[in-house]
Amino acid sequence: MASTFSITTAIDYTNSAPHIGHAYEKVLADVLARYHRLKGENVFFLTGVDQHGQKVQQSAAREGMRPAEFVNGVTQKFVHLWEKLDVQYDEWAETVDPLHKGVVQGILQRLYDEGQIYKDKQSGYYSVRQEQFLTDKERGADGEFGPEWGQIEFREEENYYFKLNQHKAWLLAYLDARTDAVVPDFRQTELRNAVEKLSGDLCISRPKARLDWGIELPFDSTFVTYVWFDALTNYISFAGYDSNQSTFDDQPKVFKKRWPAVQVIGKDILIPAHGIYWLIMLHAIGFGDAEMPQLLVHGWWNISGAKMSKSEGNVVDPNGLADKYGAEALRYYLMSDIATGRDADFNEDRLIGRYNGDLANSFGNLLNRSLSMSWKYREGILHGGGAPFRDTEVLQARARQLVSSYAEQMSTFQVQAAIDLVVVFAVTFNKAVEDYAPWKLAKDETERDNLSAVLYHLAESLRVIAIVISPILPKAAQGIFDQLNWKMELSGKEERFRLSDIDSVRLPDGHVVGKPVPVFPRIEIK
RNA sequence: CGCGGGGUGGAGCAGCCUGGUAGCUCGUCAGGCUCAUAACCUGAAGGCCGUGGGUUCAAAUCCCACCCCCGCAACCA
Repeated sequence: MASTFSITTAIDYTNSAPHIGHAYEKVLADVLARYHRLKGENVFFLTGVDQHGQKVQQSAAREGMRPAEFVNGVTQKFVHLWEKLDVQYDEWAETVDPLHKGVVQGILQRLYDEGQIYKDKQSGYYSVRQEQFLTDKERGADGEFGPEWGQIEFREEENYYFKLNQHKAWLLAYLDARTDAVVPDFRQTELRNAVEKLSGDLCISRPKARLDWGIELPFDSTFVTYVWFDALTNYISFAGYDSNQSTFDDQPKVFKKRWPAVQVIGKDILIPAHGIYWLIMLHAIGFGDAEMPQLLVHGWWNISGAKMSKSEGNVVDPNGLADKYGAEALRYYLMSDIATGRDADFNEDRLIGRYNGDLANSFGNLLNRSLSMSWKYREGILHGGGAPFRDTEVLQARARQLVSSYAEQMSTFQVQAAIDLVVVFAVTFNKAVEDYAPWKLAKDETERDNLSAVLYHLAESLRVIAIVISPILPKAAQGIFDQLNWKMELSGKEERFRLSDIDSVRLPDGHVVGKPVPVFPRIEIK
């Protein structure tokens, strides 16, 4: 069992620039990774890019570039976006990496030696334009191949195949035994149904004459391996997997710590890629059921109810949004306005509404009014050790309650639900301000201790909010801590936040808070 | 045909697995407060939880049937 919380994302294809969906997936993984760091766990977060293949080769040719050169350019776009969005990964996967190639070839050689890979001849109708063999699925209602396939010719081609089908029974048994192999559960049902229908083996090669931008088969240099063994393998090759060791137990310690992982993927690549091919590949190279990754399948951001697609020209650019509203606003929207596993509609007005309503009005205003009153009535000094306050226990219990519910939601990947809890927490403290009415207490000298206590608990609520919101809004959380003037020695560092501190490390008596400055200035709609 | 998802007050959603006063955000209307980022708080209006059956003392929640919407070629999370 992994002693590290390990999380991966799909690696993005370096054929075109990142869109909002890429950003969503990486931010989701980043938030989950940060949450586990917040709990004090070791975390290994792997993401990266898939750089080989036909489309890249074609796009590069179109631009008059070498594939390696072309791929570098697009890769940089992804790297810069993750930097901009504060996606903090521990390892970066690039499939052109020689280390990765070595692992891929090691695995292929081993499976070949074990007789799990064989050569066969395929013949059938081939689309020259799409550069692929066509099956009956591609036939239209009239039984003919449509014009979208261009010129069709009959072709014979030799390729290598992986004996996928012989592992079908195992996969079914595995899915039956482990109910949370795939999250959400309806995706597991979908996968189970698809596995039932599985037949045939998996073509894993392309002749170099057709495709040479890939990893050469170790046992036949006239072929490269097709996407499956190339791309999927990144999850282990960049986590320290050693293809020379045939059992999981013999793997390097570092790898065993990092595996199995939670693998965040989109709903489009569950079937067949991850749910079938990947799990079977792992099984075939000796991973046991307990070493199977958990697949976390997220939904899509649609545009006005329609699927986002390049051909529709309705692709949303995360870079522009981050520039316009800030990375934190974008992260917050992507995490708060979609239920993990479901689809949602992307809407810029909702982004603004979420930001203004939750961040500016609830969190921001609470911070601002609390600090403002501390300065106005107590010269910024907190009094935590004064006379007993009647509601201390109640207010502190709220924070404990928040953390336990929050942890429950985060551990089941329900980031949106966790965020809602934090918002509700802020709302209850905004209500508390009204109930205690510090401005009234300030006018009554006999309420002196009570006013001090109220101001103290308000500052405390903000400390709590900063901690729990830090996985989603790392920068803003730092901003709140800075304004509370809290733990300056760790300023800017993630270790500044610990979930366990919530009920144990409180703001000390006599602590002086900072001056209030809006952390979330409202977005004014022009 | 088949495989999934969805149908909950004006909008967007949660709840459904583990039946028991229908909840959240936004919006609307009325009021309050003044510490605060024209922010905050209170109250109200508004839903026969797609339709029809069934199980049950009790169903948004379980079962059956039906209707409507979306996805399942490619780009692609």
